[in-house]
Amino acid sequence: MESHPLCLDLTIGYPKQSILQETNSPVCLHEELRRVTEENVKLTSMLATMCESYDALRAQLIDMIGPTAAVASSDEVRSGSPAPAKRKSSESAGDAVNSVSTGHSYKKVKEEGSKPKISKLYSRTDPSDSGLVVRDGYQWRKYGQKVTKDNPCPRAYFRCSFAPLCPVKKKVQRSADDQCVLVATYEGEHNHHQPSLVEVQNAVSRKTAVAADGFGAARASEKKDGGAESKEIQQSELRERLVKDMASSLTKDPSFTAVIAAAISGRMFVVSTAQEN
DNA sequence: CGAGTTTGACCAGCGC
DNA sequence: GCGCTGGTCAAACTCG
Repeated sequence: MESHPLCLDLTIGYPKQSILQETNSPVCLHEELRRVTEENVKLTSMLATMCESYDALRAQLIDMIGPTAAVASSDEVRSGSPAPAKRKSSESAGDAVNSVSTGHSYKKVKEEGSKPKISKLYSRTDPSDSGLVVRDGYQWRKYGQKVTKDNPCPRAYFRCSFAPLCPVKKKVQRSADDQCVLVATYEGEHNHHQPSLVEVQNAVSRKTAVAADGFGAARASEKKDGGAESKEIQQSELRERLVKDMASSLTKDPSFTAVIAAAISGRMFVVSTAQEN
């Protein structure tokens, strides 16, 4: 498949001398503010373009896979089977709206009254790659695998293992139509922020965590030095906090994080992200 | 040795 | 009630 319009060009980013540049005088600050405003306008324009691309792609997808699946790919629904022709005949279009790929498994959740947020992520893989791994920035623990009726490829079940009480589950299965495509179905919402690469590595390896602690301790000792460097340190901390706040506000949006994950991998694309109240 | 994966068994919901 | 199916559990196993 060709590169997807949703895949952001992450090399665009900020100019090297932008927000992180040293600013000592009010004139410099004013200049900095002007530059950041300009960047903001540019980014807004890029976002608009990206949204247009998304709409165009979604329209194409709807054309390709027909009206039933088109419902499944809209933003208002939770999910649907990627192969609607294989759905049980007893399922109406309305049922499809409330079902995960095979329908009745969703009923228990419906009865409980709280509908978890469900989204799907389609990821293209190497034909030679037989694994069921979708890299999306979170850390998952596999707890089961099953061969389902409508697809000869096994379905793998994952739980989010980054936070102990995170309720999010993920099902990964190769598409019955195109076995190069992995379909990841996410159920629920993470009760924690999206882990950074470092955090994932820390969770995977205790050694990495120890190294990170050592780095933190080194920085703490640096703070104690004080003197002429204190102002620089304060500015550095201010910048750090600003970046963290920006990152935090962006990563709170699951759609955004999914798109970023797709962009990073360069091979994924979100087909539907369903938001339910 | 601890964490993650595999895989057969078990359970619950659904249709007949 | 029975069989089918998807989802989950848990013991055994693997790996670093």
